[in-house]
Amino acid sequence: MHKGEAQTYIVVAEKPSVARSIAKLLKSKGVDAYVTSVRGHVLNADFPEGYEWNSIDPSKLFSVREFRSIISDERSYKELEGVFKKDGALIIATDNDSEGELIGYEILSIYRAIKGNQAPYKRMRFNSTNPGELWRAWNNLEDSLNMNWVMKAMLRQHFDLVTGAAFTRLLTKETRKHKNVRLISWGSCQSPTLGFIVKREKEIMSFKPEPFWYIRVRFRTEDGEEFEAKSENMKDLERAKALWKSVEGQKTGRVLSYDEGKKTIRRPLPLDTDTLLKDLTRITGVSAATLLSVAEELYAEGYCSYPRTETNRFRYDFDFREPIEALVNSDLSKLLGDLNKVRIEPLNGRKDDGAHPPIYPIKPYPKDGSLKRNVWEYIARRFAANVLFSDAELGESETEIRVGDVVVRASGSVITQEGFFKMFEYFIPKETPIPKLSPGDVLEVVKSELKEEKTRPPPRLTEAALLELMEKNGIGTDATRAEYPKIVVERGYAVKRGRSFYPTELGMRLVDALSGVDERLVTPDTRKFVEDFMEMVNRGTKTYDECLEQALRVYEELYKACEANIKRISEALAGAISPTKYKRSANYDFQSNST
DNA sequence: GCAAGGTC
Repeated sequence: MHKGEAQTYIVVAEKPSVARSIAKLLKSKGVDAYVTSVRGHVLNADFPEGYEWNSIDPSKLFSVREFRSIISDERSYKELEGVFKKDGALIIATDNDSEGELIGYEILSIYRAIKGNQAPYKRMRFNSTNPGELWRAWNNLEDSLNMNWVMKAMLRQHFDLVTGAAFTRLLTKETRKHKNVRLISWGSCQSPTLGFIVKREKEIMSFKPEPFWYIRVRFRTEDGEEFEAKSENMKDLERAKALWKSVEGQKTGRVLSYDEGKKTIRRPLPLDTDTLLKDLTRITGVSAATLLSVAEELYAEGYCSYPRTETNRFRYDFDFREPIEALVNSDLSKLLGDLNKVRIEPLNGRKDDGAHPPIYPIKPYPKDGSLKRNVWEYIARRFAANVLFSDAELGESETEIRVGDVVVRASGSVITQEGFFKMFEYFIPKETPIPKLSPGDVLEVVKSELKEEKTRPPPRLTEAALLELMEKNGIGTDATRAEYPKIVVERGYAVKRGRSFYPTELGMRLVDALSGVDERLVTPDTRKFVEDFMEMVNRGTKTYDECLEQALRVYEELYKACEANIKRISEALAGAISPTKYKRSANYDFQSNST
């Protein structure tokens, strides 16, 4: 084909980076196509006219079955309109997951509004952006979108919108009758996130510390090495005292057993988003939401690969040259050793989201002490540790020693093979050496004592712990999960002090009120509930219409139960609101530690 | 102004 002539294909990807990969591939194969992309969703669902905040009672939202499409990304929409005025058949090249399918459907609807309802299109379905995979997909274009996937994602969209808006409007409007408040919200992800924080706080509040006792002995070997050993914990003070009597004043102990073993610590797996956020929030103390946006900047500027991925394995055809070169050209290169002697052998995990590879470095980021550098360095070190380093090894030892009538135990652990810790210097286990002993050895007692301690409540949730809970309970996705801890802080339901989350009075009362109506409103059950329906739509065992109907009927009942108690609930919520609290916006990452 | 999901 010649320049200026009509082009045959218009390929639309989900994001610019994928469009670039496809364009490069097609060009190399001599295929003439116009390749462009949107940036995620272009359209969003909203209620039809007449269902605005002040137009109707929120309960009416449960009977909405026809939703309005609104443009959520004006720029992408306009670009598509322009592109679709050209000649050429549409190829939908969005990600291979149900949200990608829905985005594809949005693209198709814009296309057909311009080209007519019968305008031809194809679906290009690929599981990675490697040239080989893209070429395979290009030669196996599918005739249509997977409508089960589209409807599955749409069910999620509509259920979350109706329930979220209904409860949020009810709670906000009713509380405003007592106090001026910006927003009191409920949602299938944010509410269980807050639920986790409140649940932990209640465990701490109701925790009754119980005393326990143990005997601690400090020994010295013939070589003059000292170490400590402890008896089991005892809840019974009388028993502890009796045993202590047999130990008190003893000058020696006798070694009953001494065993050594080895423990392998596997090198880290290829990096997915959840792991990146959990680890970095522990390393830096910065919020997951901020960290993800920093990772996105690194990606946008070409320092690392796409940072939103659930994949923790490298495909067989992954090209390791680029990331390794990034390492070689960086200040980390001195840790690499002689690369000619190193095997390229990643330790793979089992997850593959079918759209993106694990996160890896692409080019060096300068050592400037910034947060961005910390994030890049973590990505780079993790990649190197996974691909170029060996497992580490701990030497572990255990001994039992008799003193009087008591057996005390000590265990030691030392790093015997540094392995990947040379590169990945995070979370290195503490070494607790104990001397080498033999059964029958007699040890000098340097000091012995009967100690009292109290059981301690569980700690408050850190962001890493919260993300872990969300992940385990199916709250949010890898791309959205970081948002919810941020939301519960911004809405005034919780505060982050140091690295821990504390519910506010409002947060506590909100969870109390909702769980008083039904536990499902503050547990992961809502998410599970809607996802079971989504799965039915996916499999085709039930239609979208049936599922939306049934799911909303259940939540309409919960809404009514909430409404029946709304006077008491709204008074309780209003009672927790002090006007000043809402003036300052909670700055998530720079909370003072001193309140 | 509401949710959660994409992505910038």
